Amino acid sequence: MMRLLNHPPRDSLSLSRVLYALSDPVRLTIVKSIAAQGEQACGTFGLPVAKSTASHHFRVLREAGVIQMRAEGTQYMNSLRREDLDSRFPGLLDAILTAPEPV
Amino acid sequence: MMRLLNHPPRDSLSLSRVLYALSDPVRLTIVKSIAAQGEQACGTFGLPVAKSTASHHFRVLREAGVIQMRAEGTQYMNSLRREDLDSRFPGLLDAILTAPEPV
DNA sequence: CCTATTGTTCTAAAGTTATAAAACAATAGG
DNA sequence: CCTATTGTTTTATAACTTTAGAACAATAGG
Repeated sequence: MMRLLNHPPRDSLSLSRVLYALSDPVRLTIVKSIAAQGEQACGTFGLPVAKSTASHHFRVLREAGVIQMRAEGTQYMNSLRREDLDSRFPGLLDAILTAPEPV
Repeated sequence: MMRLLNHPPRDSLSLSRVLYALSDPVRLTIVKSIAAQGEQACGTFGLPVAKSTASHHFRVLREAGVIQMRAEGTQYMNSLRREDLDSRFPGLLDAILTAPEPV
Protein backbone atom coordinates (compact mmCIF):
# COMPACT_ATOMS: atom_id res chain seq x y z
CA MET A 1 0.00 0.00 0.00
CA MET A 2 2.87 2.31 0.57
CA ARG A 3 6.20 2.48 -1.11
CA LEU A 4 8.53 4.24 1.24
CA LEU A 5 8.17 4.22 4.97
CA ASN A 6 10.08 7.10 6.41
CA HIS A 7 11.85 6.11 9.56
CA PRO A 8 14.01 8.85 11.03
CA PRO A 9 17.57 7.76 11.79
CA ARG A 10 18.45 7.21 15.43
CA ASP A 11 20.58 10.29 15.78
CA SER A 12 17.91 12.62 14.55
CA LEU A 13 15.22 11.55 17.00
CA SER A 14 13.75 14.59 18.71
CA LEU A 15 12.78 14.44 22.36
CA SER A 16 9.90 16.87 21.86
CA ARG A 17 8.50 14.81 19.01
CA VAL A 18 8.80 11.58 20.92
CA LEU A 19 7.12 13.06 23.99
CA TYR A 20 4.38 14.53 21.86
CA ALA A 21 3.81 11.24 20.06
CA LEU A 22 3.50 9.44 23.39
CA SER A 23 1.24 12.05 24.97
CA ASP A 24 -1.83 10.82 23.10
CA PRO A 25 -3.78 8.05 24.88
CA VAL A 26 -4.51 6.14 21.67
CA ARG A 27 -0.86 6.18 20.69
CA LEU A 28 0.27 5.23 24.17
CA THR A 29 -2.09 2.27 23.99
CA ILE A 30 -0.45 1.17 20.75
CA VAL A 31 3.02 1.44 22.21
CA LYS A 32 2.14 -0.41 25.39
CA SER A 33 0.52 -3.17 23.41
CA ILE A 34 3.59 -3.64 21.22
CA ALA A 35 5.82 -3.54 24.28
CA ALA A 36 3.76 -6.24 25.95
CA GLN A 37 3.01 -8.50 23.00
CA GLY A 38 5.75 -7.83 20.50
CA GLU A 39 5.37 -7.08 16.83
CA GLN A 40 1.77 -6.63 15.76
CA ALA A 41 -0.21 -5.71 12.66
CA CYS A 42 -2.18 -2.46 12.73
CA GLY A 43 -5.52 -4.22 12.82
CA THR A 44 -4.83 -6.17 15.99
CA PHE A 45 -5.00 -3.39 18.53
CA GLY A 46 -8.73 -3.00 18.91
CA LEU A 47 -8.44 0.77 18.79
CA PRO A 48 -11.60 2.79 19.37
CA VAL A 49 -11.13 4.87 16.21
CA ALA A 50 -11.69 4.57 12.48
CA LYS A 51 -8.94 2.92 10.49
CA SER A 52 -8.00 6.20 8.81
CA THR A 53 -7.54 7.70 12.24
CA ALA A 54 -5.52 4.72 13.39
CA SER A 55 -3.36 5.08 10.31
CA HIS A 56 -2.69 8.67 11.28
CA HIS A 57 -1.59 7.63 14.76
CA PHE A 58 0.74 4.95 13.42
CA ARG A 59 2.27 7.53 11.17
CA VAL A 60 2.86 9.97 14.02
CA LEU A 61 4.56 7.22 16.02
CA ARG A 62 6.66 6.16 13.06
CA GLU A 63 7.72 9.67 12.10
CA ALA A 64 8.68 10.42 15.69
CA GLY A 65 10.88 7.33 15.61
CA VAL A 66 8.95 5.40 18.24
CA ILE A 67 7.88 2.47 16.08
CA GLN A 68 9.24 0.58 13.13
CA MET A 69 6.81 -0.52 10.43
CA ARG A 70 7.46 -3.16 7.82
CA ALA A 71 5.21 -4.43 5.08
CA GLU A 72 4.24 -8.07 5.19
CA GLY A 73 1.67 -9.16 2.69
CA THR A 74 -1.32 -6.89 2.98
CA GLN A 75 -0.50 -5.88 6.48
CA TYR A 76 1.97 -3.74 8.29
CA MET A 77 3.87 -5.14 11.20
CA ASN A 78 4.73 -2.71 13.97
CA SER A 79 7.52 -3.02 16.44
CA LEU A 80 9.10 -0.76 19.01
CA ARG A 81 12.41 0.95 18.19
CA ARG A 82 13.64 -0.02 21.60
CA GLU A 83 17.36 0.01 20.97
CA ASP A 84 17.26 3.33 19.20
CA LEU A 85 15.10 4.91 21.89
CA ASP A 86 17.14 3.43 24.74
CA SER A 87 20.32 4.55 23.10
CA ARG A 88 19.24 8.09 22.47
CA PHE A 89 16.95 8.63 25.47
CA PRO A 90 18.14 6.24 28.15
CA GLY A 91 15.45 5.28 30.61
CA LEU A 92 12.68 7.18 28.90
CA LEU A 93 10.76 4.31 27.37
CA ASP A 94 10.99 2.19 30.49
CA ALA A 95 9.76 5.05 32.63
CA ILE A 96 6.79 5.57 30.36
CA LEU A 97 5.96 1.88 30.03
CA THR A 98 6.00 1.32 33.77
CA ALA A 99 4.01 4.42 34.63
CA PRO A 100 0.58 3.98 36.20
CA GLU A 101 -2.05 4.26 33.52
CA PRO A 102 -5.39 5.43 34.76
CA VAL A 103 -5.65 8.88 36.31
CA MET B 1 -2.17 38.62 41.06
CA MET B 2 -3.92 35.37 41.46
CA ARG B 3 -5.80 33.94 44.36
CA LEU B 4 -5.80 30.22 43.96
CA LEU B 5 -3.11 28.29 42.17
CA ASN B 6 -4.46 24.93 41.21
CA HIS B 7 -1.88 22.26 41.76
CA PRO B 8 -3.15 18.75 41.07
CA PRO B 9 -2.48 16.28 43.89
CA ARG B 10 0.30 13.77 43.33
CA ASP B 11 -1.99 10.79 42.89
CA SER B 12 -3.99 12.42 40.14
CA LEU B 13 -1.06 13.29 37.90
CA SER B 14 -1.71 12.02 34.39
CA LEU B 15 1.12 10.63 32.31
CA SER B 16 -0.42 11.89 29.09
CA ARG B 17 -0.74 15.39 30.47
CA VAL B 18 2.79 15.41 31.81
CA LEU B 19 4.22 14.17 28.51
CA TYR B 20 2.16 16.69 26.61
CA ALA B 21 3.29 19.52 28.86
CA LEU B 22 6.92 18.56 28.34
CA SER B 23 6.61 18.11 24.59
CA ASP B 24 6.67 21.85 23.93
CA PRO B 25 10.16 23.30 23.47
CA VAL B 26 9.40 26.49 25.39
CA ARG B 27 8.05 24.53 28.32
CA LEU B 28 10.93 22.08 28.24
CA THR B 29 13.28 25.05 28.39
CA ILE B 30 11.50 26.26 31.50
CA VAL B 31 11.73 22.88 33.18
CA LYS B 32 15.38 22.40 32.32
CA SER B 33 16.21 25.83 33.64
CA ILE B 34 14.48 25.18 36.94
CA ALA B 35 16.15 21.78 37.19
CA ALA B 36 19.55 23.36 36.64
CA GLN B 37 19.21 26.55 38.67
CA GLY B 38 16.53 25.82 41.21
CA GLU B 39 13.52 27.95 42.02
CA GLN B 40 13.08 30.89 39.67
CA ALA B 41 10.64 33.71 39.04
CA CYS B 42 8.76 33.71 35.74
CA GLY B 43 10.62 36.71 34.42
CA THR B 44 14.08 35.16 34.72
CA PHE B 45 13.92 32.62 31.92
CA GLY B 46 14.57 34.85 28.94
CA LEU B 47 11.79 33.16 26.99
CA PRO B 48 11.33 34.20 23.36
CA VAL B 49 7.61 34.86 23.79
CA ALA B 50 5.32 37.59 25.11
CA LYS B 51 4.62 37.54 28.81
CA SER B 52 1.01 36.48 28.25
CA THR B 53 2.25 33.52 26.27
CA ALA B 54 4.79 32.67 28.93
CA SER B 55 2.03 32.83 31.51
CA HIS B 56 0.07 30.31 29.46
CA HIS B 57 3.03 27.91 29.40
CA PHE B 58 3.56 28.19 33.13
CA ARG B 59 -0.07 27.38 33.62
CA VAL B 60 0.12 24.27 31.42
CA LEU B 61 3.13 23.05 33.40
CA ARG B 62 1.44 23.77 36.70
CA GLU B 63 -1.86 22.14 35.77
CA ALA B 64 -0.03 19.06 34.53
CA GLY B 65 1.67 18.87 37.91
CA VAL B 66 5.18 19.46 36.62
CA ILE B 67 5.89 22.67 38.48
CA GLN B 68 4.92 24.25 41.75
CA MET B 69 4.24 27.99 41.81
CA ARG B 70 4.15 30.15 44.88
CA ALA B 71 3.53 33.86 45.20
CA GLU B 72 6.32 35.96 46.61
CA GLY B 73 5.79 39.67 46.52
CA THR B 74 4.95 40.66 42.98
CA GLN B 75 6.53 37.61 41.52
CA TYR B 76 5.84 33.95 41.22
CA MET B 77 8.52 31.49 42.15
CA ASN B 78 8.59 28.27 40.18
CA SER B 79 10.03 24.99 41.31
CA LEU B 80 9.96 21.45 40.03
CA ARG B 81 7.63 18.93 41.67
CA ARG B 82 10.47 16.47 41.71
CA GLU B 83 9.35 14.25 44.55
CA ASP B 84 5.83 13.97 43.25
CA LEU B 85 6.99 13.23 39.72
CA ASP B 86 9.63 10.75 40.84
CA SER B 87 7.16 9.06 43.08
CA ARG B 88 4.44 8.69 40.50
CA PHE B 89 6.58 8.30 37.36
CA PRO B 90 9.91 6.88 38.51
CA GLY B 91 12.77 7.73 36.20
CA LEU B 92 10.74 9.86 33.84
CA LEU B 93 11.99 13.28 34.81
CA ASP B 94 15.61 12.18 34.95
CA ALA B 95 15.33 10.57 31.52
CA ILE B 96 13.92 13.76 30.07
CA LEU B 97 16.37 16.06 31.79
CA THR B 98 19.38 14.06 30.64
CA ALA B 99 18.17 13.65 27.06
CA PRO B 100 20.19 15.29 24.30
CA GLU B 101 18.60 18.57 23.39
CA PRO B 102 19.28 19.69 19.85
CA VAL B 103 18.13 17.53 16.94
C1' DC C 1 -1.09 57.69 47.73
C1' DC C 2 1.51 57.15 43.32
C1' DT C 3 4.26 54.55 40.44
C1' DA C 4 6.89 50.64 38.89
C1' DT C 5 7.23 45.74 38.77
C1' DT C 6 5.48 41.30 37.94
C1' DG C 7 2.52 38.37 36.12
C1' DT C 8 -2.58 37.06 35.15
C1' DT C 9 -6.82 37.19 32.52
C1' DC C 10 -9.51 38.32 28.55
C1' DT C 11 -10.06 38.41 23.77
C1' DA C 12 -9.03 37.17 19.31
C1' DA C 13 -6.44 35.41 15.49
C1' DA C 14 -3.55 31.95 13.39
C1' DG C 15 -2.03 27.45 13.32
C1' DT C 16 -2.21 22.58 14.41
C1' DT C 17 -4.34 18.13 15.41
C1' DA C 18 -7.70 14.41 15.83
C1' DT C 19 -11.32 12.53 13.61
C1' DA C 20 -13.62 9.93 9.93
C1' DA C 21 -15.81 9.07 5.15
C1' DA C 22 -14.57 7.92 0.67
C1' DA C 23 -11.48 6.60 -2.70
C1' DC C 24 -7.39 4.23 -3.62
C1' DA C 25 -3.32 0.70 -3.56
C1' DA C 26 -1.08 -3.62 -2.77
C1' DT C 27 -1.15 -8.27 -1.83
C1' DA C 28 -3.14 -12.96 -1.16
C1' DG C 29 -6.19 -16.57 -2.49
C1' DG C 30 -9.29 -18.70 -4.98
C1' DC D 1 -8.73 -12.32 -13.27
C1' DC D 2 -11.90 -11.39 -9.29
C1' DT D 3 -12.58 -10.61 -4.67
C1' DA D 4 -11.42 -9.94 0.06
C1' DT D 5 -8.19 -8.10 3.28
C1' DT D 6 -5.39 -4.58 5.06
C1' DG D 7 -4.06 -0.23 5.48
C1' DT D 8 -2.93 4.47 3.10
C1' DT D 9 -4.20 8.88 1.18
C1' DT D 10 -7.29 12.57 0.31
C1' DT D 11 -10.49 15.75 1.86
C1' DA D 12 -13.09 18.04 5.24
C1' DT D 13 -14.46 19.45 9.73
C1' DA D 14 -14.47 20.31 14.60
C1' DA D 15 -11.67 20.97 18.47
C1' DC D 16 -7.80 22.46 20.57
C1' DT D 17 -3.24 25.21 21.01
C1' DT D 18 -0.09 28.76 20.56
C1' DT D 19 0.46 33.35 20.23
C1' DA D 20 0.12 38.18 21.71
C1' DG D 21 -2.15 42.89 22.74
C1' DA D 22 -4.71 45.19 26.12
C1' DA D 23 -6.64 45.59 30.43
C1' DC D 24 -6.32 44.23 35.04
C1' DA D 25 -4.51 42.83 39.92
C1' DA D 26 -1.32 42.56 43.66
C1' DT D 27 2.61 43.98 45.92
C1' DA D 28 6.72 46.86 46.95
C1' DG D 29 8.89 51.24 47.42
C1' DG D 30 9.25 55.77 47.47
